[in-house]
Amino acid sequence: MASPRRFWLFKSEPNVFSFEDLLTARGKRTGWDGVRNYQARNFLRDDIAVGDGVLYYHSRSKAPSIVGLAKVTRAGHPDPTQFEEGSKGYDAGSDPKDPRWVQVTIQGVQALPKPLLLGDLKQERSLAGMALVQRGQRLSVQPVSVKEWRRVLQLGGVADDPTGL
DNA sequence: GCCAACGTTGGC
DNA sequence: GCCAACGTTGGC
Repeated sequence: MASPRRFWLFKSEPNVFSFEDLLTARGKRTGWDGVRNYQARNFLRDDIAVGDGVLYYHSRSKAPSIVGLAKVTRAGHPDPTQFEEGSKGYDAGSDPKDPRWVQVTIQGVQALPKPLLLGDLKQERSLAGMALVQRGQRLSVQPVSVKEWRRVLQLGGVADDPTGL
């Protein structure tokens, strides 16, 4: 029996890689590279599985918001940018035989009919426990509970979970 | 652009 | 192992 699906929130700066960029990428897929935080790395390496659902969040924008849905199509594997000298993600201390940084592959599914602004999410009593709305949190890969996932889809105008199979 | 919050680094 | 200094995140 397969393990139950899990749910996540991934942050991206839209001027770097937006949800629109994901939907127009080849196969609507991308390697989620560049994560250089150990806690986030551990989620990518140990917990995120094929089929998991992803809330796509735009950070550092004029309108910080959850804008779309994606799903995981490949589990954790080495982030190639850690070995690319001159790239922003280059890490001279990472051993190719035992890579320090991990990425997953995600595929865009659909934009939210009603994007959810951070400010509005903070007003939602039902989402008060969500990591995203906690003060001072800055983790770029966050776990999302099934209740939070369902509520976000409901608020975002998504009738049926299109990432489910 | 400011700055609070947080993670990492490195001297001791 | 402590903790000050520094770098980064990300809302505002």
